Amino acid sequence: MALAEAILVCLTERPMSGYDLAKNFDASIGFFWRASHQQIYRELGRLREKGYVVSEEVSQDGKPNRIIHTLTADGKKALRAWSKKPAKHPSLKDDMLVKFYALENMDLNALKDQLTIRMEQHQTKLSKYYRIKERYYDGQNLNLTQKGKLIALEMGIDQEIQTIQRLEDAMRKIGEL
Amino acid sequence: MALAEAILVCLTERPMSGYDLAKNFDASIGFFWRASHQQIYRELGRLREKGYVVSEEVSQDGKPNRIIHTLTADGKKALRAWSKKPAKHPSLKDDMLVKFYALENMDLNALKDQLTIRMEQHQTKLSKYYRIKERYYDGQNLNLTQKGKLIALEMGIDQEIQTIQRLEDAMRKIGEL
DNA sequence: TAACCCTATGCAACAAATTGCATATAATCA
DNA sequence: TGATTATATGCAATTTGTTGCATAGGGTTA
Repeated sequence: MALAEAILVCLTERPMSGYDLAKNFDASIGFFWRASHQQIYRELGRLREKGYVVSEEVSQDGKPNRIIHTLTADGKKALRAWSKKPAKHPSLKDDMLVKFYALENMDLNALKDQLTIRMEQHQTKLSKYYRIKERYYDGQNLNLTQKGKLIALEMGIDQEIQTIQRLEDAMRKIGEL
Repeated sequence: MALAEAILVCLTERPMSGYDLAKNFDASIGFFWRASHQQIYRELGRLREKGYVVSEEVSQDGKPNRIIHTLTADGKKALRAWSKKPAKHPSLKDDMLVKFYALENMDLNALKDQLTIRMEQHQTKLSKYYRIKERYYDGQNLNLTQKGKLIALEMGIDQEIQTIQRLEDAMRKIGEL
């Protein structure tokens, strides 16, 4: 399970609350790994039990208390150990491809609408990636951390571009049926 | 949950046992939706309860009895209804991208090895796709069912080619660090 | 002023997926 | 002859993911 590791990765940047992590999982690392706040809070409990993070309550006035989680030496070690274990390949489950596969039993017009919606979603994501790249990673003097994130981001960008192309292709093909 | 639908899709071709379905999920439809035999048997139970399939035990000599599942009219209706519902986009969880994102805390050599392994896996898959395409879908007179499967297959082919390219890119980039 | 969103945490129930185990027969390979 | 592979089905336990709800103060909008 890489949710644990994704959280640890976030905490290498700086100590964070569960809420901060949840927001991170809506952006940055969330481009590569999705998780809801409920999952994150549950996982943080486990990480604390294992001693990979330590948690400290901080009171704020007006707002509810925050619980700030900090990565421990053990947590960092666990992260490095994880980096040596083979990455399992992504699960590959796609409704849409199943629908193409079963084209004969599908409603073609509905499918075209779904294709359009999906293209728009990928386009939106792509624009977001471009904005982030320009804003944060367009300089010359990037350190290793930034270079890694840039590689991930550029893989994301290429993936979106290619996905949109494939969807356009598919749209054309079912138009020609 | 589209496992139910993926099973129904398989059963549009012909009545099958759970074992047959499990094998299908190791090939053909399994390219777009993965499932273990345990999942399939459990799901078949639910589909039977809903009346989407009927199941009939067939004795064989020597081998254990097979339970053959046949799609019902209700099942076919459910499939068509599903085709109109928006496809949710794939979950997008990738260990490898998380590892790039966290490059600073990773073991670079281990990561390169993992990249290589993954490239080989995608290459294997691509070859398999090409063989299937040549063998089953290379003729001129394809019916709608076949055309749908060909579209799915070609999307799979493009996806693999592009994934391999991206991995090569990433490999080059971490080599230049 | 009421309705809604943001911050902040978390429980509980359920659904889905994974892992490990169990059973039973037949054919094939070393 | 013993080991492995293939056929065929399934339970149980655990982990992971989703959905709904609860609490609670503060700001913003209609």
